Amino acid sequence: MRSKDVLLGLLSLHPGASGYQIRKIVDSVTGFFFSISLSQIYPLLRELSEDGLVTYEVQNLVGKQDRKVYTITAAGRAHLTEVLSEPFEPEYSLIAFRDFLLRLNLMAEFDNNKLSGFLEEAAAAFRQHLRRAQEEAVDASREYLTLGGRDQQRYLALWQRENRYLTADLENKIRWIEEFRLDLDSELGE
Amino acid sequence: MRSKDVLLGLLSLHPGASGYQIRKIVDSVTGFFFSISLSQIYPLLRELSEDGLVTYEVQNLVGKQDRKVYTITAAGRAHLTEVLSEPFEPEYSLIAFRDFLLRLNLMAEFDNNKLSGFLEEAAAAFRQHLRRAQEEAVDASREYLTLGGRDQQRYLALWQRENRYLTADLENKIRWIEEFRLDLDSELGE
DNA sequence: AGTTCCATGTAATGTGTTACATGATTGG
DNA sequence: CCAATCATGTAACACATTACATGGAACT
Repeated sequence: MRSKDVLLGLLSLHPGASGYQIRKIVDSVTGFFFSISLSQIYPLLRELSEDGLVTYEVQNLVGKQDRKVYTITAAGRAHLTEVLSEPFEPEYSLIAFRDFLLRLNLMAEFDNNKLSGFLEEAAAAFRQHLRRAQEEAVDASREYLTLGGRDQQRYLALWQRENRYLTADLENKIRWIEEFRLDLDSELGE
Repeated sequence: MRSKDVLLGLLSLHPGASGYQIRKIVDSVTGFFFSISLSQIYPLLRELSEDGLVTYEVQNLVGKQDRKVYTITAAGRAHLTEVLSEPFEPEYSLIAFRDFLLRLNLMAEFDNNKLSGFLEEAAAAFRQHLRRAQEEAVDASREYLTLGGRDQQRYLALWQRENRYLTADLENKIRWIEEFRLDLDSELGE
């Protein structure tokens, strides 16, 4: 997900926020898996308004500098829905889960049905990652030894240990997603 | 860790590799937590040789295009050791663990003592992350409701569920690091 | 005959960080 | 009085991706 779309999503959840406020929200709420600096926020907000996805209003605060507060437009909402409805096809990477969490975070407005679909899609993607990690665990050991290199045994032992973590981690992720999916209706009312 | 230093580390583990071969190694071995494209590799290798950290030799292969094979120099080894010995101070972020895995992967040449020190340092860092995540779980719920915004309850439920995952995940990571540290001597001989 | 692999690189573009620039208000 | 917070923005730099460019060998 592009930062621009994330900002749009945050504005959808927090209408009437300024650039400065957006950063505060990011720092306190999504900071662990998504961060952005002010010098990136301001140009992106300008672009969003140029694209007609948001509008802004200048607030003249007494004794303070003017503040621009942004609101998502109908076009913005349509665009956001489109982006969040795109198929979730994460590349084979540790940070794929970061994208998943970020996207899920912005989907609060979606109904449980759509949320469930997204979770199912994500679980499928990570199951595929798991299969690949397991395959690589088998043949990369062989492969590595043929490539040669210093400290082969040590490196291989390290790599295998890391790989065992990564597969267990993927299993955890998949389990979490599936459990969340089952708990959706009881935890997120209606 | 900068990509340039990662390449240096990979050349240390795989002496006599070419740019193309480096990519193959990255794809098959570190791909899940570190990836790099060829158009980034070639300029970086040139820089490394300009810095005197690696040397290269041109191999004239019959019927094939020349191949440049790179070898780390003494200066390169010194630099690598320096970089890998720097204190591990990851920022509060989901991808901090990626940096940890990457660095650990390149430390195969270090002895168990140094490895153990690094693992301890990393565990401490992630324990700090865990404390912070737990604190935020408590007061971000409050804070969020004051910020206002649409679909508050839904968003909050989502956020809390994600936060529970993140803290459990950090606990897993810390446990894995500590277990690995205990198993070091039995698993990575001498 | 066409695609993939080997092998090297440059150019253009996109994205993100750090530094710079300004200025009032609030709290210690 | 000094630091932090609020508030907006630009400029320079660093880093990464995608597209472009070339060409032989091997496989299908």
